[in-house]
Amino acid sequence: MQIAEILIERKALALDRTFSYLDKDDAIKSIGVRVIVTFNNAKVVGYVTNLKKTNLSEEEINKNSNFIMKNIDEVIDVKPLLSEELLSLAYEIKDYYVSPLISVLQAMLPPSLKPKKSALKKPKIHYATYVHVIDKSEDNLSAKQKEIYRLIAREKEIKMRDLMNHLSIVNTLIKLGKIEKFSKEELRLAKDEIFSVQDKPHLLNEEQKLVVDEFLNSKDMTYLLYGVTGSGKTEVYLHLAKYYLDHGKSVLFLVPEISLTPLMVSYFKKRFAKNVAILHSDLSEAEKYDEYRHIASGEARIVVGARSAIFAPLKNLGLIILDEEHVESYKQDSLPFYHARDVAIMRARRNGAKVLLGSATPSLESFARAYRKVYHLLVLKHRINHINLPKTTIVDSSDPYVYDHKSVILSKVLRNKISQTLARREQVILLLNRRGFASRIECRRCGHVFVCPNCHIPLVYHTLDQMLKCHHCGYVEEKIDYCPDCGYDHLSVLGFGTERLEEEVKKLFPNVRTLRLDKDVATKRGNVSKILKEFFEEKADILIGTQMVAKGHDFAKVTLVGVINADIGLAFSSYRSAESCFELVMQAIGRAGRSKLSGEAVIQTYNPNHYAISCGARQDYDKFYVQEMKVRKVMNNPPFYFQSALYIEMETKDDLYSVAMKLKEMLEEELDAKAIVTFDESEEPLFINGRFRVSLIIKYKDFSKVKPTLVEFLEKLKNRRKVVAFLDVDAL
DNA sequence: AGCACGCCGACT
DNA sequence: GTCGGCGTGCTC
Repeated sequence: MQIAEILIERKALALDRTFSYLDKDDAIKSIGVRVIVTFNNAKVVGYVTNLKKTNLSEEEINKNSNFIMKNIDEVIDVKPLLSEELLSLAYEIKDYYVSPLISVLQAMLPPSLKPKKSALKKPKIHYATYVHVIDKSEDNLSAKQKEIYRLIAREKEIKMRDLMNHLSIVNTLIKLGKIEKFSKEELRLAKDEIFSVQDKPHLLNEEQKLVVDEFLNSKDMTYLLYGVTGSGKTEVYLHLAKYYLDHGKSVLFLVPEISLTPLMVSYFKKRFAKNVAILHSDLSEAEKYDEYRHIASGEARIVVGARSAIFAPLKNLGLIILDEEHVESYKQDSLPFYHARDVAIMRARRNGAKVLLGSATPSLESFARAYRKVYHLLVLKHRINHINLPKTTIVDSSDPYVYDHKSVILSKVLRNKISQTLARREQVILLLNRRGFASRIECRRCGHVFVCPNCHIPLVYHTLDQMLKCHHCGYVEEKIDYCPDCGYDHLSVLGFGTERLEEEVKKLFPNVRTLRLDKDVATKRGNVSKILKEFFEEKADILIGTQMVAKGHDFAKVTLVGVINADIGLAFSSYRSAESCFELVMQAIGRAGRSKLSGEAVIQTYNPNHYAISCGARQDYDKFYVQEMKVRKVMNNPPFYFQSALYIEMETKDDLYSVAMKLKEMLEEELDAKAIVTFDESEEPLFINGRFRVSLIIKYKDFSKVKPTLVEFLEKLKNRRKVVAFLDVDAL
């Protein structure tokens, strides 16, 4: 008999401890496996963290404790789910992010292996039937039979599926006892759209060579590769990956949104073939499961994936690359709120590996760290082959003369340039960072605006399904043609999104072939890479989309990029709004003129003089950095202060503000000037998973000084009803 | 996080 | 006299 310490699947801080269960007949073979247990009258999945053998009887055990220990119901796994390295990493993450351990374990594992009830309908291991030789003698075989027999002998084993043309001969050979069938596990590995990319390594130019050498010859752990758009960061990554693989190490390569970079995947697949495993959200659960086993088995030694791939079970990790290091999606926006960059550094430290962060627009936090030599800075200043950066025109949208009666969306300048580009048979990307058709619908008589009942922000009209949608919480309602307040049947359709832009482009350029790429068309699996591939193969002239079109693509024929509303991000109240706006403009412009053809960009904006726009248009990161750092300094924002958020959630918003206010005061008192706590009462609460959320922002210089107070504070709140509080360490 | 129990108001 | 709302205790 043994006693198992078990973590319960519920991710609440109140349950962030183990519960003891009996394993009467020693069914659990090892820690790190999942079990089903009865917990407070419910069947739940648990994760075994500890096992101890005992000679005591059940009665004796129960006599010695103040509760009746239950027996486990079922054991799910045979082998532990996590390696020792990943398990100890889980404890480090739990500790740093003040999160329930079970939430970390759930974040680390692919859907079908997660320790939670909903994961149990896991995909089965897939078996294929093979044949192999069992009788070494070829006696009594006809020539035809010998031919097949020798083929099988030569190949050692062949899939039955591949022998279908010779089925009767194979069956005869089986009957004769020469060969036999057997089953073998088969991986359903993802088949991506493979782009026709060159598979031979390019020669590195001088600058790239220097960067590679400096990386390999330095002793530092974390590096920031700051390379302008089109400077050939990818080739540097590929060279370094090869170097590490050749030296017996494995490589982890993270990209923000892998479905947006099928081209990158193609490069890696072509160059490293079966050594590559791909992990991302667009895979089916069966595919994820198989890719995961492919990595765990040690066959795949290089993993390309999005945020959660940072937990890929690679052994002998030598190099972790984070491409587009600045992108916010590296931060998980739910428990345990980890940032892949920081987890990468934790993992590298455990493995003696190196981390390479790459970006054309590094986050200010990372650049500041590089500046202070916390990260080792590497620079690529020039575009490959010294192609010029695109010539950029800023259009002031507040000037009525830039538009005419033909369009209120596309300025005259942009329209002319589109015509010229199309005439040269080159391609155009248009970026409009808002989905849907119209951004609000308003009654012409009483001014009623259709808003989300939860979030109180205007609902966006989508023509595709004739629905009004909240882009915040996902609420939808059917579009009606009259005002629900006054009954008037003339409604104004105001503002515009990508759907409307596409319609307008088709109207203005009747024969043009357009493609649209935004979250709405990306819902179908595989759609994104299909659209990108079509555009890559020049089956369309204009690609219209949200920020998705600005992310690291490399289309040789694109020579014009238009940003329709560059300032949309500036309105957000995040401390990163200027930075996001700058990044968007920089990255968008960087899509133009990446080959021999020179590029151009048009930026339409209501804030032509804002430094985020003007620096972005001039591709001047350094100037932006200096300006923005001044703002961050006076606002006490990162990187001058660290900040975390304490989220406070309630089911109704009635006394949410007063509760938040009270908690703010309590927290302030307990922190005793070790941190600044702010609460923005003008902010509308967010509606997330059926609860309303506000956040207290906590700014501090030294996390280790404030963390004990925060942990204690959460401890006090964890058994409160009605109010749910949790911490987002290093909140963005 | 979520089950069960217990207390109160509203109904047949 | 009973159904069912939600506040509270507690989970091996």
